[in-house]
Amino acid sequence: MRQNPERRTALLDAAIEVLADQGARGLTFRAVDQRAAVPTGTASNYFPNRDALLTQAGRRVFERLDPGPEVIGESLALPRTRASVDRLMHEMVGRITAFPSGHLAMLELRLESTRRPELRAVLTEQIKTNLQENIDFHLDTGMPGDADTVVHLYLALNWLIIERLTLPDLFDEARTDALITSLVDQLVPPR
Amino acid sequence: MRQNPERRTALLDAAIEVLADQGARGLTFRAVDQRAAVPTGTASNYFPNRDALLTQAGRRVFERLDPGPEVIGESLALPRTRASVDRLMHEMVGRITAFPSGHLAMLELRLESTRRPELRAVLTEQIKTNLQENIDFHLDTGMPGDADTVVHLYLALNWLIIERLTLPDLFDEARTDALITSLVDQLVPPR
DNA sequence: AACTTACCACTACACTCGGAGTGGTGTCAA
DNA sequence: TTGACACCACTCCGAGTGTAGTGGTAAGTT
Repeated sequence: MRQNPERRTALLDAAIEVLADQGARGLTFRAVDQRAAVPTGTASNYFPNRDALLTQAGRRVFERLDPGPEVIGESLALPRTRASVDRLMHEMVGRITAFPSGHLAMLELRLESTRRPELRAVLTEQIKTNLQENIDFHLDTGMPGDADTVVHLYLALNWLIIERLTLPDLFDEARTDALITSLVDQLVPPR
Repeated sequence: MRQNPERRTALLDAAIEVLADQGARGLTFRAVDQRAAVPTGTASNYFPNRDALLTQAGRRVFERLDPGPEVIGESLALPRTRASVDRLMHEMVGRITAFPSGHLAMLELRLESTRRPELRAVLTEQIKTNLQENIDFHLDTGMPGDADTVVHLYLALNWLIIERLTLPDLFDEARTDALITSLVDQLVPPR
């Protein structure tokens, strides 16, 4: 078992790309090696089996999807209004669609977790935490709306992102933006 | 190319099951044969290649997800109130989660369509039509809310279903029901 | 009633490909 | 010198494809 951490994360990032464009079944050691431009057999040396590769890739996606401190900072500077929420939601959707392989890989992992209880446990845990953090952030900063508001936004926006990533011709970009705004209008109280 | 229609749809239904539990990459002629409990090679005789199998499976999912006339009939009998919408949405989510392989297969197909333009075209078309039908139905029957309302519900409920199907421990059944109701309350005007 | 035709279920097989796993060699640094 | 790692090579195996071939059956034909 090799330990070089940069190489390890490089392999995980490659795994995410592979997940996104070949699907969970396409995630093989070979494919990861190739994607990471690393000699055949390397991934074998870093991960004992596919399961480990899968779950570690799952964690890695979350690391990369995490908004940086600068985004947090900006949010704190905004007034506590619905307009700010609107802006934050646009920012979030933009950030996620800018890293499509991350979200697509997540979806693949979700589907794969249907068959792998261990993976499901990891994902459930991560997403539960993530959602709770969002709720806490929202409430702590005093943005308008309650915990349910955040969950409602989470639900609708996630599917909107899926729609954009998988069937881009259904809603074009302008429509997507309009939908985000109208959703926020409906779901978030004015102040 | 064989033509027996019952056998053909039996194969397609088997394909849906395979999609749901092995993923798009797992959809092979062999797997379909096995699932349909039919001799090896049969699927090969009915579909020229995987692409055809995939797109026809996509159409088949829609056929099976279509609410029967009795559901339509019941809807028409309801008063035009938010409470009725609430009831309809519960019914819909229930109907879809009762056929999990259908929805999971759809998701797999969506992901697969990332790599297959032809499949993407088919899905986009189907879903666009489906959504439009829902909007028309909603408006024609005079239920409260406009076209955007329907789209909003579509977005949020779809993700809620995904959540139920892939990570059932995140929101339990009671929470899911509560979320449907609170979403309807937010998104649909009172009358 | 015998014959022909056409379709289909089912079987078998040859061939390819991709992947797993592992042992071995080279290289660099402590 | 030793240990950790990069890199390479080789073998084994299973899964999948496509298709040719066999047998059965039902419907039409004379």
